[in-house]
Amino acid sequence: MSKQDGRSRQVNETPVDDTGADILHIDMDAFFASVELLSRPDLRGTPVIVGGLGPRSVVSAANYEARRYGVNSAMPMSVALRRCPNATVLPGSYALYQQYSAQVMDIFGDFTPLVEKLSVDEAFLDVRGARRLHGSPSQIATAIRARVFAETGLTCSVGAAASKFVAKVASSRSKPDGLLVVPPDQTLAFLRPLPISALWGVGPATEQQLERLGLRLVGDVADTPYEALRRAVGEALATRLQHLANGDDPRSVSVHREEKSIGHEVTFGYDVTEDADVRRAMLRQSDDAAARLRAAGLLGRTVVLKVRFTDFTTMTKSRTLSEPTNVGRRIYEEAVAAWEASGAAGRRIRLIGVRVEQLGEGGPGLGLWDPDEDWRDAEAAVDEVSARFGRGSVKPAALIRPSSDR
DNA sequence: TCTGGGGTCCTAGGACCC
DNA sequence: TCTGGGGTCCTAGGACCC
Repeated sequence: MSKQDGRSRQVNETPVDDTGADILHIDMDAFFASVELLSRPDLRGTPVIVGGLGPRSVVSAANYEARRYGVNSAMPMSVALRRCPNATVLPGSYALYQQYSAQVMDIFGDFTPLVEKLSVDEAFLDVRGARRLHGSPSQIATAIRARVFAETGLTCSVGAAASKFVAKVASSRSKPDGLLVVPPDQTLAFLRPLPISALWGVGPATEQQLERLGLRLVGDVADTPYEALRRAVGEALATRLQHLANGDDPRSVSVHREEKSIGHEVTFGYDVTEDADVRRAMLRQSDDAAARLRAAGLLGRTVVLKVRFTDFTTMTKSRTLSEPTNVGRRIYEEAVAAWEASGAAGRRIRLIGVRVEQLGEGGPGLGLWDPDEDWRDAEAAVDEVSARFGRGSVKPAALIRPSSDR
């Protein structure tokens, strides 16, 4: 593994013709952990895990030293530490990750305006129009990797292919700190021997369904009659998988994506049975969602309450409003109504969440709304909770004064 | 071993309309 | 008297992705 040597590592063993491999997928390597190591060089070469320390925390990110012990993202921290007791656990600095994310996205933007940010640490680039200015896809990928490392000290991996899906698979197979080009005419040869779990949309459940049909490899899915596939996994997924397995992915790189929902959820450190605790969480989540709606100039029409019980079973209750809203108080009212209708009161609650869907343009928009509205929403709701459960049932922690930069 | 938080997309059933 | 089919909206639940 050539890490941090500042040189480009091309995974292809021989030079390849990258003509037509104009879609790049760029993925930062162990992003959160790598950012942490920038300020903790003393930890380089040792296992590092980013994640919470609470009883129900999970791993947000692990560097490659920790992964060697079988530590992976989304794994319960308790399991991770059993596997790798020597790991250093860091709490995570999410604002800092956002800063580095913006910095590398800016670098991508210097090579092409067609950048689709997929998440904080990965993006698709369409470099078809960049050839004259910046060279072939592999030259561009190499230049980007060098610049990202020079300017941030972080490494990334790049896949180059004729489509998004193949580029993404290629980047994952070049990790860490690599570049893999899949020439268009080698797409099928590249895809067919891969396990079905490499297909976008195949997780544990679908993998089982497909294995029941005797399918193990991407090539098997490509060769299976559509009807058999449809019966196993449903119409939409069958169609998508068959196309992907044949290297057929017409989705273009899209710079702008519309938000479809905004929400917040929390898993309590310990199960909660007190109604006031649940309402406090719903209140904060409603206000936070409303503030984000207003900041984005959006209104929402459906409020969804999510409740997870101690046994991990999960319930959702949704209510559609006659008039869309971006007011925390209004969202909270619906969440409470859903809560009261749910019959969940008194049970052991593990998680509570409030989400707003069916978003549309509207509302006062940025700059026109009164930031103190959050505060009034909160006060009114707290009064209501106090009236029902007695003064003092609402702890000051519920009263989060809205900050101007939300 | 015991499961985060941010999301997206799909399915299926029932209501309602034409 | 009994019954079609398509479209849209709403709700609940689940799979999946990072």
